[in-house]
Amino acid sequence: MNWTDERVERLTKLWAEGLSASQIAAQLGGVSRNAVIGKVHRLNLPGRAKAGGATSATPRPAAKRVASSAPRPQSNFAARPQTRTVQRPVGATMVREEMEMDDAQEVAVYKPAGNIVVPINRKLALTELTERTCKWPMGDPLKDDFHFCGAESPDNSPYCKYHGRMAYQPVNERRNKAVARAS
DNA sequence: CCCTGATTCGC
DNA sequence: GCGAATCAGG
Repeated sequence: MNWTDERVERLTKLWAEGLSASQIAAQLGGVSRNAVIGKVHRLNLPGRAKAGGATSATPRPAAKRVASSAPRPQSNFAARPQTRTVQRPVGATMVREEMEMDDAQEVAVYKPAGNIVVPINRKLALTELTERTCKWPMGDPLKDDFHFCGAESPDNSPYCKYHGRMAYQPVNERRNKAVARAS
């Protein structure tokens, strides 16, 4: 994944908006939060102000280098095999989806959901979303890379790690549970 | 433990 | 230039 002008632009914008490095990494996709932070520094973007106390320049620890036969995994997106796929005509449903997303954003809570572990952005397309997948839109709607977060609640909690109380559509929770019991 | 940003340095 | 590994801190 290379830093195209377009990606750098998005990075700069999101950083300015105050998103954390990991959030930005999730939005951009294909990069780690370390990559984002590294890029931020290389771009000489202003760092995060520290509240109150003069905290300041971390000394310099001198990181150890591991000899490295470098088993470095990457590919942060779990494979996209979507099990449940909801049948929704894309065209007409678009309006509905957007309304739901707006609703979700109104009550969005920008904080991690306690102990709840939610899989990271799976880059789902609209037709791959289910009642319990995060419908937070990502990317440029006019471009091919547009997708949705797609994080799925593993335990019926209505939170996405990065997008707060998202469009899990609690209305359908009962039905989902019923389906789960039946299978 | 979770997370955050900062830094170093092999690649 | 890139970013994993690491550190320091909340």
